[in-house]
Amino acid sequence: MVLSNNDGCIIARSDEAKALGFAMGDPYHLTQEKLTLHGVQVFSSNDALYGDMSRRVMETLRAFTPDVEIYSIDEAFLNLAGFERWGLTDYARLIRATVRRDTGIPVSIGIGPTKNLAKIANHLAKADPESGGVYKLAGAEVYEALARIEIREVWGVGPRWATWLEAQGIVTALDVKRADPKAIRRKMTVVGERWVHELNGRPCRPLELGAPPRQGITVSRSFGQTLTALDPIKEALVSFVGRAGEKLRRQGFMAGQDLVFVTTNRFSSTQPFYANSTSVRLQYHTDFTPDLLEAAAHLLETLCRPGFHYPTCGVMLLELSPVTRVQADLFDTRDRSREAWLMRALDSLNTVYGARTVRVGNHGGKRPTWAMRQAFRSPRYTTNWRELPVVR
DNA sequence: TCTGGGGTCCTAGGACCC
DNA sequence: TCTGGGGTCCTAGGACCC
Repeated sequence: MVLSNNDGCIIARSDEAKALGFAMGDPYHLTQEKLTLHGVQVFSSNDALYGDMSRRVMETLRAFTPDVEIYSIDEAFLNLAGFERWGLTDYARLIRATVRRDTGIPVSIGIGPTKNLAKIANHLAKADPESGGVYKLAGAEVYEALARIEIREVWGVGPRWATWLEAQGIVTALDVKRADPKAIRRKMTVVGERWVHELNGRPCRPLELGAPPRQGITVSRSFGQTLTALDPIKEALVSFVGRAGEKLRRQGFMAGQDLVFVTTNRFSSTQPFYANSTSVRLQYHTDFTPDLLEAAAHLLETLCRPGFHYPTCGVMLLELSPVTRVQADLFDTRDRSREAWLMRALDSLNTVYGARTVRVGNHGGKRPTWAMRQAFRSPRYTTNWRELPVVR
């Protein structure tokens, strides 16, 4: 099984772990006895490795059609219109075998006329060992297949809507297909209406080629231990803002708004839950870390109430604007080009010599008090020279 | 009995995704 | 002692514009 950041929750399970009854989101610290009993292997999350392997898989997919939408770290939608003469199922098997050969990653592929139907087909491909990892949803089979799918398993329906739908007698995906779109819309808005249409083979979710412009960049972490004093929290925030600035520049944006949030432990029985955020509109759009930092540090001071214990804080950069489209300010007297050079130097050094070699801020080299727990991390095989796999 | 018609922007809250 | 982190979309209501 794989744990969330800070070794908090269970977020991924092998089939064997699922069979033993471990659930998505179970707190790790409450399951330890059972883990030991069954000899379950546990890994801390390893974003560097997963992100790099994801990139390799996506690149492999692009060789098969130009129309690839990267939907998440482990999912993509491919437009296979025009490939029918190859036989879509055969073509999908070729894609699957190639991804396996070139990256070592096993994937399953669902084929359907809409995204929602393709997701269901994929679900069936995973569930049915006979399918060989590929399932095409077509013809009269659709009815039988949809009748086997409970709405709780369907993409786009969370626990709230599922409970409501079940109360209406809508229990399977087939019930949804037959439901009145307008009636669904009254409860589930246009999102639900589109869902009904999609299950009927009428596409409402176009393929998103080219990433849509980002709305915001967030960096937040739970600390390895609960913090009370302002200084170590600020130290953590300095580091988060530094990371947020890197993301911002890498993606070619400047931010117009800086938001900081803190929360206390919402599961605590000994102290009240306190969560708050505050934001400030920056004088100029900027990607200059010291500016982002100054604003964030000031915001933090107004947020943290004394006496509370904080396990989490974070920063969000909002009102993103592409660097090339930022409006200059007539009364801005600072030399922005020198600041840009400084950030470029910082980012290059960190690229060449490793993340956080050069940092803005004043925290030392020692392992900080807020460092994330990651007790069982696998090696970063493909992104760190010191952790390369050894063949012999 | 009767008070226009066409918009935008912002925020909070609620739902969802992996 | 310990319960993740990163996102998106939609709606209603209130305020404003000419």
